Amino acid sequence: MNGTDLLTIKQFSEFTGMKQSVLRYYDEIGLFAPVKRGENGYRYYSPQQIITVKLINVLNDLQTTLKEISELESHRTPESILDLLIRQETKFDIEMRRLQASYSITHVFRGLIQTGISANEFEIVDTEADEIPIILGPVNDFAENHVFYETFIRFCQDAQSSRVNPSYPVGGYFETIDDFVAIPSQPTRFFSMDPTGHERKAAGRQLFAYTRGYYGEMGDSPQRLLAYAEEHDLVFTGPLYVIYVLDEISVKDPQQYLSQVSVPVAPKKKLSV
Amino acid sequence: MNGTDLLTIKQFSEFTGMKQSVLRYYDEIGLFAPVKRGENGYRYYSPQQIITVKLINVLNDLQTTLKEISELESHRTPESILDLLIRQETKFDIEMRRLQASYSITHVFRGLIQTGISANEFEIVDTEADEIPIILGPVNDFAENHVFYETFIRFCQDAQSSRVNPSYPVGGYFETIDDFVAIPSQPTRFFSMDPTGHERKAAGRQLFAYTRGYYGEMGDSPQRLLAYAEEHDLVFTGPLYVIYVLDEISVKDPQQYLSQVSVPVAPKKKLSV
DNA sequence: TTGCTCCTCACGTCACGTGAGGTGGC
DNA sequence: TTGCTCCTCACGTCACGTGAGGTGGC
Repeated sequence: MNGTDLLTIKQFSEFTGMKQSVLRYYDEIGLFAPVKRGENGYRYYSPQQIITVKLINVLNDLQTTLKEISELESHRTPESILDLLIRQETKFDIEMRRLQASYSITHVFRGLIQTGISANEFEIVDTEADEIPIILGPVNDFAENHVFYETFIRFCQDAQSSRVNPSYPVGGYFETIDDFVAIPSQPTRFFSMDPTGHERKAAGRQLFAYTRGYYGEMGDSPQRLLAYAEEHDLVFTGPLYVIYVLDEISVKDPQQYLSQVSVPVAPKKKLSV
Repeated sequence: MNGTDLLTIKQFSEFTGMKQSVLRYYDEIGLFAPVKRGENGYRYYSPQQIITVKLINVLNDLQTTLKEISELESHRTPESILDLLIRQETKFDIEMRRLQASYSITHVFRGLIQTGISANEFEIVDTEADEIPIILGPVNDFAENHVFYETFIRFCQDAQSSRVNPSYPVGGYFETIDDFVAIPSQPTRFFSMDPTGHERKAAGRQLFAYTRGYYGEMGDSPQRLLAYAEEHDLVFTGPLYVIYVLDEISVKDPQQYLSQVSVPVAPKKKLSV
């Protein structure tokens, strides 16, 4: 074993991809020291240490503090390290699930915004739509001046107690279009656009209407929907959904929020009698 | 909209799972402020903000600094947020792959240590073994006093240039058992226990021998293997692999490192002539 | 002498955590 | 009065990053 077998901090840094400052810091806190120090104080690392430090990186990845790692290293036994690795594997499992969930959250928001950007605000869109998984909240109680907010809070509370995370966009659900036309700001229920939900917004032919404005301001959407149905001999065949495709997430001015109303329709049957 | 529609910091903290100190900090740096302040300075949050702050958490997850998030929030447009979300999705992809890789690193180390803990040091184990994916390094050059270390370094360099990450345990490969018996500390090649490798340590009947001692110290393993084969009328049918099931990762005293030697065997054929 | 690498030491930073000391409504 | 929640302010901390100023081998 002579000098040429060992790596300078620069070489070691290049092999491992770790910054020199990190290596010096790990040395300083006693987590990971070079095998040798030159008379001039230079740090020299052995090639085997590449694998050791890589494992430290792996452990450091998941909420294991450097302190914990160095404590474990300082009185390590095969059993204690094995235990650590097994715990680490379950941490990876949990983290993968969490990432998956985060991914689907961004994905849902992305879908909404894309819809919002390409939406035609002034026309009714009449098209086939896919089904969407959702979670329906309880029936809202707007009696005694219970306002939007309070029922919304209750929805969130309910979602929490039922182990549903209220991270996904929330929309309004109206049992019938008549409920919507009557009071567009008071949905029968709220629903969460949670893709793991077991309920479904049904697929099929639907009318879509868009309106600019703050939460609950539906503009002339109700009238436009009714007018379109009348004009094209359509009847409404199911519940109506309101979602905000552009909201405070992506827009600063509340007047520019964009809501989407969708409701299933079918051709009106000629009277057979 | 009256006071009861809004949430105190405690309530908001419970809904979102975020600590009060974090909420105050986000307010302080201008990232995320409550919708209202009481005359006494109390913070009041609206229920909608639950979803906003959840999205901030999601963005914050992956190397997006709070500064970047607040800059983006302060002049957000649907297009810029959409762009951010799309970039975030690719970040998730990369992170998932990284996690998967980390998982498999811990898994390989875990397997080694488990083998090491339950290994019988004093007996030859004669059993069927599964195949193991590996990456073989180039043929080592021990001429001109090229020592273990230098060839090991070259293996790492080669691994890097061939886009293989040298994070997995490395072992020694001997073309024949004769090479091993001759100089047990000079493997023909090194190999990495990379589970994504396209080469294979073959499955089949194998002899396993274990030895305590520092890297390259093989003790009487060679003799024990030869004796066992002789005694049971076996011939060696393939290359020999040396791995350290217990090394500096899990053991402090180098004298307690545990190496595993494995080599395929078959019954000696009776001469048919 | 010039460039290159290495060193230590001190200070900065990012995203919080943790009291200390005080207010305000039931 | 007693708890309870809320506030600000100051300081600590974890895992580094960033110079400044100096050394040492070709």
